[in-house]
Amino acid sequence: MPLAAKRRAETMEENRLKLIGAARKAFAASGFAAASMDDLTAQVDLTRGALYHNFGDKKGLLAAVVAQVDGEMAARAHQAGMTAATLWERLLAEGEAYIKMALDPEVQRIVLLDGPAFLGDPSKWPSQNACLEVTKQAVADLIGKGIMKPVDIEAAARLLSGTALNAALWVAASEEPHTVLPKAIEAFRLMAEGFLRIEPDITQGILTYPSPRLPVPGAAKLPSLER
Amino acid sequence: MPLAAKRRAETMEENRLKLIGAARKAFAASGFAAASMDDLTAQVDLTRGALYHNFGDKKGLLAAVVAQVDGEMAARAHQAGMTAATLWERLLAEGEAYIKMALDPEVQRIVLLDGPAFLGDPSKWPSQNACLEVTKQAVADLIGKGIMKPVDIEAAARLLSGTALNAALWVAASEEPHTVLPKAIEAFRLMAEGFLRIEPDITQGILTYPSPRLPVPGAAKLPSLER
DNA sequence: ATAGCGACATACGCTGTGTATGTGAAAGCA
DNA sequence: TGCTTTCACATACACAGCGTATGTCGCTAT
Repeated sequence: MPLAAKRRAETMEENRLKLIGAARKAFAASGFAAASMDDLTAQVDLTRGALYHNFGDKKGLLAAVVAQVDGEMAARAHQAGMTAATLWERLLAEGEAYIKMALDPEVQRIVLLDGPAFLGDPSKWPSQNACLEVTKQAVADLIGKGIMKPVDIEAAARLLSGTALNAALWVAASEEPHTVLPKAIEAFRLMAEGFLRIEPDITQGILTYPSPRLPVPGAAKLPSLER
Repeated sequence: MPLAAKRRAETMEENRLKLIGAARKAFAASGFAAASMDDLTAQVDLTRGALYHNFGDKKGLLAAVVAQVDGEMAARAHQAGMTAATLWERLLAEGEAYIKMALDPEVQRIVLLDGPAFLGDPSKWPSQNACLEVTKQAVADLIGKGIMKPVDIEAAARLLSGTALNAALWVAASEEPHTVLPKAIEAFRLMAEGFLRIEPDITQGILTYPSPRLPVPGAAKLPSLER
């Protein structure tokens, strides 16, 4: 009985995931507007019937996809932050992680372009924008410790993550992303330092370990994003 | 002959402008994807025939609209910058102008959301993104004078204008935009100050006139945006 | 064992885009 | 001025895609 009961809900969840997976690929490839639901569902041997039953409508599917990708991004950013030696470097590492993640076409099209355009402002997404929560946490810690100027947490977090993601859009659209990426990261770092209470070069001696950038122990694998 | 000859091209330009005007309203109201070309054209007593003849396809019309709005934004930002007492305050004034402009639903939906989603990265727009050019100019001046750290001009300009527009998206989506706006402007100012070579409070004495914010001579009228 | 429910498929209508063709008025030429 | 040509735009058509209403089969519960 429990086995049968599980089998039922199990295959349903399976189908949900199959649809979301197919949608990720289709949305990233063609954009949300151009993606055909018929093609989408056929690719995983289902029909639009399954889709409308599970997600309500096309935008519902987009919301589900966005939530998944956003969650993965937040996890990755958090992970990147964990490896930093200081709180401040944690914020920078998270920002840098955002920038690099947004080079992924899936993240770009789905979360940065189509998401806001079709679902509205990220802060009102059903996924609660886990991404932003991570940054908010880091900012709150930094303000609490007096490292950052006492600005509005929401404002700082929004602008920081927004700036990082915006930087990535620029990098990805540029001709040689590889040469532009470091410039974007550097500019982001400088802008972030605007929130510091004291000059960053002084900061170096006080807030960070004087040792050179320590090689970070094997960046543990996280949910896909590069599968 | 010249009168007749003018009459011909004249009405065509007239129709182009009527279509662009109707599109601005429709795109701002429903979003690019949901806007119907039939409705659009009917509102100015034309048909889709005129539209496809003038703009090629739906995206062509969007591009034309974006170019127009972007141009108006650039003019406004430039105007806002002219009133500043110092080069540095000029940059801040332009950024603040971007933030305030982006509160306009037309700017938001068309230039910030649908534009990037359907036309790709702003830097590759046919309009050349006049908006960004203004910021680049200000940044270049500031670096030239040694006020800003010698960062990549393109990077700084992209992140600054991107941050400003992103801040506006947040403000507009918030519950009480009026209380959030100053927070956004303040956070933007701080981040911009990250590009300064010296501390901003020191800057106050050196780079700006000590006099209080001088009242600016009647902000000359610029192309619509608020009609 | 059977009635009920639920997950998904099938079938239909409608809206909207893009294109191919038609038309009337301005423009060129004598 | 009278004719032809051109061109801006309208009309007509083909087709794809979304959403919904209805059908069906298998699981679940009593």
